[in-house]
Amino acid sequence: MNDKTEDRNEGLEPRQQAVRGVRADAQRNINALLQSAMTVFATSGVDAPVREIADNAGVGVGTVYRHFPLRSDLIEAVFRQEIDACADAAVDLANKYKPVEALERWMLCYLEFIATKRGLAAALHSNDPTYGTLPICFVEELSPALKTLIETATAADEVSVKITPDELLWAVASLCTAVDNGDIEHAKNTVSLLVDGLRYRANR
Amino acid sequence: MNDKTEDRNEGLEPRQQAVRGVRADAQRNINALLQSAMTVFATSGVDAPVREIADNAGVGVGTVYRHFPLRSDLIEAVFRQEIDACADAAVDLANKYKPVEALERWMLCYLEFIATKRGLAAALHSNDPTYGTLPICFVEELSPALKTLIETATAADEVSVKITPDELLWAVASLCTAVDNGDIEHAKNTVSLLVDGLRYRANR
DNA sequence: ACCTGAACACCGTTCAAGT
DNA sequence: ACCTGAACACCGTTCAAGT
Repeated sequence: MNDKTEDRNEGLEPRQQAVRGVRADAQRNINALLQSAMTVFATSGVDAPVREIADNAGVGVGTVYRHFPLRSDLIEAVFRQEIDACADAAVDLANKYKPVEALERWMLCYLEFIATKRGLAAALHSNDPTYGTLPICFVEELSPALKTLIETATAADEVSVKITPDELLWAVASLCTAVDNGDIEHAKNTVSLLVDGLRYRANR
Repeated sequence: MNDKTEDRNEGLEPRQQAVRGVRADAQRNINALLQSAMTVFATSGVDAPVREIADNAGVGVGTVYRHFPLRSDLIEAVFRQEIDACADAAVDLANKYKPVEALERWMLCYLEFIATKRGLAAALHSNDPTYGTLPICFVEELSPALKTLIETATAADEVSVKITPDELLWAVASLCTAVDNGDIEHAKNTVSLLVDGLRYRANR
């Protein structure tokens, strides 16, 4: 049916990725690494030692660096689906709720996503070059989704203060840095307060 | 004039601290370390290598740990004066401006303080036990000052949403974690937006 | 092509030896 | 009492040797 045999990779586990032209053993290692990273990130945070991830996957450390030169590459791959889901949620919310409410709900959704991954918020703000591409990846994918929400709310006169999607993404991610220790409810309240700030200026 | 000879320690440099009953050479090392840490923190951030601080002060690493067992002890000592100044600013602002404005200005002042110390915001949210006492120190000193500002604004009906000083301190410090990379103006705008959120709810 | 893991660099922290 | 710095543990990253 399909003349390209390389991409016959149906039946993979959810979070596994198929790459063209890689040897079968390499593909197995990639999958094992993604599986391992997912578990290790959940237990030890996204800043877990590379050796822990390698051991857990049953491969040498060099293999980790071969397939994922930057730690951000691994993080990105592990959470790609969730990032996508987050972007998709924007259109769903826009259909179900009135503009500001959709905006607020989306920001809380984004907060939930980041806040439940230990170390992710910190990684997003790290200067370490090994995390370098991570903010770009997140922002590039989510910024357009959020932009639409903001523009809709602005058009409906429910928000009038000029604010960029990037600023809001950044604010939410920042507020998540503290969640590891404290309560996620605090962060949610603060985000709601922020949205109220947007509403308030619209009214004066 | 004074029968206690130990506390005749006038003429010290600004940021130096005098401790009772320490040997003269130890006191010299403490002062050198504070001076060194101040410089190194400014250039390399508060997470700079201990060896760098020790070398810069001309002492061995062991001496750092002797006088400042936790890194937070060193950070606390270096910034004590600025923390005090921040607390004092609360009463000055309360005298000069109307309640909400004083509150907003104080938060921006606190933001400025944290945001201009590289790594400090991250340290405040770190789980590392070596930073353990740091948040407590900051919150214990600043929480009462902020509490007064909030209560005054609430009494004047300029703010009605229930919010604790700790939540606001936490929010500001969180927003600073991203400042190392980006613009401090973003953070300031967000804080203003937050205060607007407090105002808005007061009006409905 | 790909894998392994020893090796190196770097950093935090301790503690035996010295004054 | 206090200081020094070698020593140890731990972690990131590379690369020679092997398949």
